[in-house]
Amino acid sequence: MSRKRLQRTDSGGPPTVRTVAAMAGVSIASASRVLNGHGASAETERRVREAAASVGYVPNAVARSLQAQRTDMLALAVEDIGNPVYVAMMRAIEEVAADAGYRLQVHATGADVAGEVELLDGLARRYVDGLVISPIRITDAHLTALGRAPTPVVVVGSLPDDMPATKKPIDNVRADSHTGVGLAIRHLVESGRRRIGFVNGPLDTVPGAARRAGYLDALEAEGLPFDPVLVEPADFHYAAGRAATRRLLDRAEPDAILCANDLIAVGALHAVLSAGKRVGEDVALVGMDDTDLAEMAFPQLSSVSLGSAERGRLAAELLLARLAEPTRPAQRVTVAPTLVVRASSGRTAIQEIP
Amino acid sequence: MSRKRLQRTDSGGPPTVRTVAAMAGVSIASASRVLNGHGASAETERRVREAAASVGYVPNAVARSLQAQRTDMLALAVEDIGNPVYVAMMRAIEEVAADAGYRLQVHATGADVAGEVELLDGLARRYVDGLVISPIRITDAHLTALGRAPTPVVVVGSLPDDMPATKKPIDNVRADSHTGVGLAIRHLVESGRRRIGFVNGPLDTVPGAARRAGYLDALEAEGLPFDPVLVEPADFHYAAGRAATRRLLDRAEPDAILCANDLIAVGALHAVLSAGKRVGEDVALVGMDDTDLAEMAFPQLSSVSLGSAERGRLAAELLLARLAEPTRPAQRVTVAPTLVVRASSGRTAIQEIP
DNA sequence: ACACTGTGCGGAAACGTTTACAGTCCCGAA
DNA sequence: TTCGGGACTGTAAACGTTTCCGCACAGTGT
Repeated sequence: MSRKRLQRTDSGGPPTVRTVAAMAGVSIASASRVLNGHGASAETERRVREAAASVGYVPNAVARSLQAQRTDMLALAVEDIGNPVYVAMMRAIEEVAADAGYRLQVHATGADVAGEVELLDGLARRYVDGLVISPIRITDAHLTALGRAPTPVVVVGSLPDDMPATKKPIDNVRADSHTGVGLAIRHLVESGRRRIGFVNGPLDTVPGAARRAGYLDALEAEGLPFDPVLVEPADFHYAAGRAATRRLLDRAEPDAILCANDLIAVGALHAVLSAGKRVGEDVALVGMDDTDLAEMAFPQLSSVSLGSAERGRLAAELLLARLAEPTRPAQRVTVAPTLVVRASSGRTAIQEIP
Repeated sequence: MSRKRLQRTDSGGPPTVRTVAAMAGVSIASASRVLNGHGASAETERRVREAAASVGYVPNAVARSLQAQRTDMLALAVEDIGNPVYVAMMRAIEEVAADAGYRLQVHATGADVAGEVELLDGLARRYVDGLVISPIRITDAHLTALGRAPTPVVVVGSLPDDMPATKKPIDNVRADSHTGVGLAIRHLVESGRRRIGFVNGPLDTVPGAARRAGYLDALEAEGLPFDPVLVEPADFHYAAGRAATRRLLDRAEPDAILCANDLIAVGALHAVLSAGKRVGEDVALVGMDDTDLAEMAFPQLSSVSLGSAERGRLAAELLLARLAEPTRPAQRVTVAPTLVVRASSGRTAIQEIP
């Protein structure tokens, strides 16, 4: 005989639905139906369940995914999964995802544009059902890659208003750094500060640019002159923040410093203390992001909360909603900033535990 | 005709290898071979590549996984993916995994035993190729679940020495809290401290128990008496650490406090300062884990590094090695602790940036 | 007695790959 | 001329599910 039609026997390896079916003396279809809770006669049900239990059957998720065309997995891509802001975001996303029965995959992009684009294009491999990405810079390459992504993507961070007339709706969660900076500046001004320094991150990043614009506008709103000598560039990390602040202190005589994130602010705090000045008195300090660091610093750090956890939660929920209803119109939600005043710009040396 | 043998046409959806093959006028086998770099004639190669490019073909990873019986994905399960210790670990693991072409999936277990066991059993679903898990408590349920896990698992944290004669080798990466505590105590004693308090985490956790044992043994080694009044239980978080330290200060007169992790230590730092005492002079403070927090605290915090990042890196490497060679003998590696002395137990108020 | 409906079941297709196997073709050697 | 072998190619099986469809059978109403 030319056709050697060999009966699939699945000896060896882990039990499959076919093992269970054979043992129960029913067809694969029936076994599958029972296992998925679709109808079957009481007798069939009993035999299949018994067989499944006796061999310790566990369905293969990959095979199921192939058939169902979904993986029940989401991905998160951020520059650095160790940055407290992203940690807060990730934690919120993981929680929402897990509650909805999704697993979360994380990617550290290192702010590499090519890598981020590659990741977006990789979605076509269909290994995840959707992605939350928070690029620190958003380039045209991102936009076109977003446009061709075959899978829902939620962008955390500000997408340009003039998204290229896109077939695909991209949900967007944004912080409002601009307003947040305004809150901080007003607070400082109301506390009697006039020479308000600003240690920012790189201007070519989304948050860096937004925060600078916020600083300029807030000064104007408060009727303060803009003095370039009070502005010091850095990047978003501790060491850079500390070095930049030292330069700033040497050069100008700020009575307050706004820092573009908490890592910078902690660096600034150390620089100010090293210079022999009193934080909160000689120099008021305000950070941004209100990460755990702000509470743990000493003196505790005033900080503008941009709602990282909240943004993560929203991003995850938007993603799930879109998976449930792919054609809904693109959402854009903005999380309102709040100012948390602590000792670094206030009176009490340390706050009591509530 | 009864057999309506309908030719698979794959219209609609994303292009598959079959689309490419049809367009190139070759069989799907040839198309697949070209795309995977196995041999083909120059002409076939050209046509397939052209077809693939023209339809923008991207292979489906799920289907590939089903066939290859591997997903190129690893998982990490820790109690809280926001805890700085685990963040450092996760970052290291993600890096090693990514470099090896694996993706990383994260799970927050909330220290729930049932959840952790469920996760271990879930490995039978074959959705990941391997798992790194760091249970904060290790129960018998864990051990049996580990034994039946069909997929390699690396445990970060101390497995019992008498692992049940198991068919399956479990690799194990451990910190050496015991020695680490010893380093801290010796350092404090050498600095002239005698009444060394201890704020620990829960005793029924692996690290809590190890650190307590280390404390007792270190006192003995240094010839100091054990005074229960100097020991205060807490859990591994900031608020608990702060509250516990306040109680300790009210009750005893410690001239130094060892804290079971950095979160507790920062709480202790705030409690000491609130009590109007000088950290590093009236009371020396040492934390554990040497997370970023230690450097960012003020005064900067001495801390015993237990090598979280290093443990993560090792765990990932062990996992990859086992995937490459499933039958190798079980490895057990221990990371040596180091003490990082900073201002909270030393002289300089703040360390210069190197 | 007959048509009709509904329930349960099994065969087989489908998801998209990779690869074992067997066949075709061509070329050079005997 | 024939044969062996190498290089390519295509058919089909396999990975493990879910589900469509047709069939058998029992029960109900006329």
